[in-house]
Amino acid sequence: MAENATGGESLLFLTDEQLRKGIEAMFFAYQGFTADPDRILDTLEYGRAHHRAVHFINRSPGLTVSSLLAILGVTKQSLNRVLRTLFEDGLVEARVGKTDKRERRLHLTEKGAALERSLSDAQRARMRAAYRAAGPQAVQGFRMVLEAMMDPEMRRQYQGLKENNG
Amino acid sequence: MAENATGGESLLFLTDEQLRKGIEAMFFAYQGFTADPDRILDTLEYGRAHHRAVHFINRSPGLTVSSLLAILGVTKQSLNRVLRTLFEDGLVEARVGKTDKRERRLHLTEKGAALERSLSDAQRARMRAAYRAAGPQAVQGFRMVLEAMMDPEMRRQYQGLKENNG
DNA sequence: CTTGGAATGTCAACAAGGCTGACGTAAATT
DNA sequence: AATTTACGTCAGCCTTGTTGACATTCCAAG
Repeated sequence: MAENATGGESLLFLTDEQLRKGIEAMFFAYQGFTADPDRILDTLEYGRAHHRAVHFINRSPGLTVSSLLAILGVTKQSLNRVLRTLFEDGLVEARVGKTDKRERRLHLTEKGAALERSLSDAQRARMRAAYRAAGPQAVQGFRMVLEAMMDPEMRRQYQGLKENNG
Repeated sequence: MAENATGGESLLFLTDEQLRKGIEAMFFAYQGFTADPDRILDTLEYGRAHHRAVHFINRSPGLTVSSLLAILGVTKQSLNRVLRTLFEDGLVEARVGKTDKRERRLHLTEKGAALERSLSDAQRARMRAAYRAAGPQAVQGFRMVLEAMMDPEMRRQYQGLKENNG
């Protein structure tokens, strides 16, 4: 820690080797990040795409299809395939927009909320363990680097979700 | 680190909301992380799977197929499809193992190395920008959290790559 | 020296989840 | 009245993952 603050060392973190390790860390960590939910989803005949939809609908109840599209960054055809099964299975329901009747505002049913909790419990447990292992200082750095890595459009989406405190 | 020892603050950063923001940060950042290489790959009729193979072959020249399999965490059939096109296109070559002739040790050709550089330049540029924006302190935290998030098996793979200094 | 297992490749079939393109409908906007 | 927006849908394609079965070559151990 101390060496980092001193001028000479401060560029060391931008060496090719450091950058490559960062790239690899992202790769391996993302595997871990998705591993637990994936296992649950497998047993239920769902996939990662369902998880994402359910996550963001839970996060912003009543959001429209086009908002969700913007968040996920996929085509409407792709999203629709997923949403259709979620409707059919009674995990998500769509309510016609009040002011604009073309909109379909998405909500989780109780069943959908239960799945969301199950997935999110697993994922948060891992995140909590990682945070705990690394400490609060590290968590802040983690968030800063990730945020800086996002495309500007996606950063806006990210910051628009609930409190962006922290 | 010091605050971590003190009781009061140490629970604050582990609220559900903090954990959810961390999860979302991973999601959005990973999109950015892959965006630049993906654009290059698209124009060349390759995909993310090719990128990964090329990356790790460059990283550990002469590694065997089974090692690569372990690193990537996919099936041999899946990897083989990718390796075959890389052989055919003259990006990767396999040399029979010296001591164990069953092994095929993988190496990039000059052409393969050129592709690797092109992909890795793009990806490192983004990583560098993010590191620079966040600062050395943050980078260290970033790496610590990611490492703690990995599955143990994958953490071993990660740490086995070149220097694990940092 | 034979035999079992390891390292690798290959064929076939399938699924998830991306994509494009084209078309349709209802509601809002101009 | 005409256009645009929000959404859905059909059809087809691609990449990349999966399982299962089978063949080859070679190392290593009995």
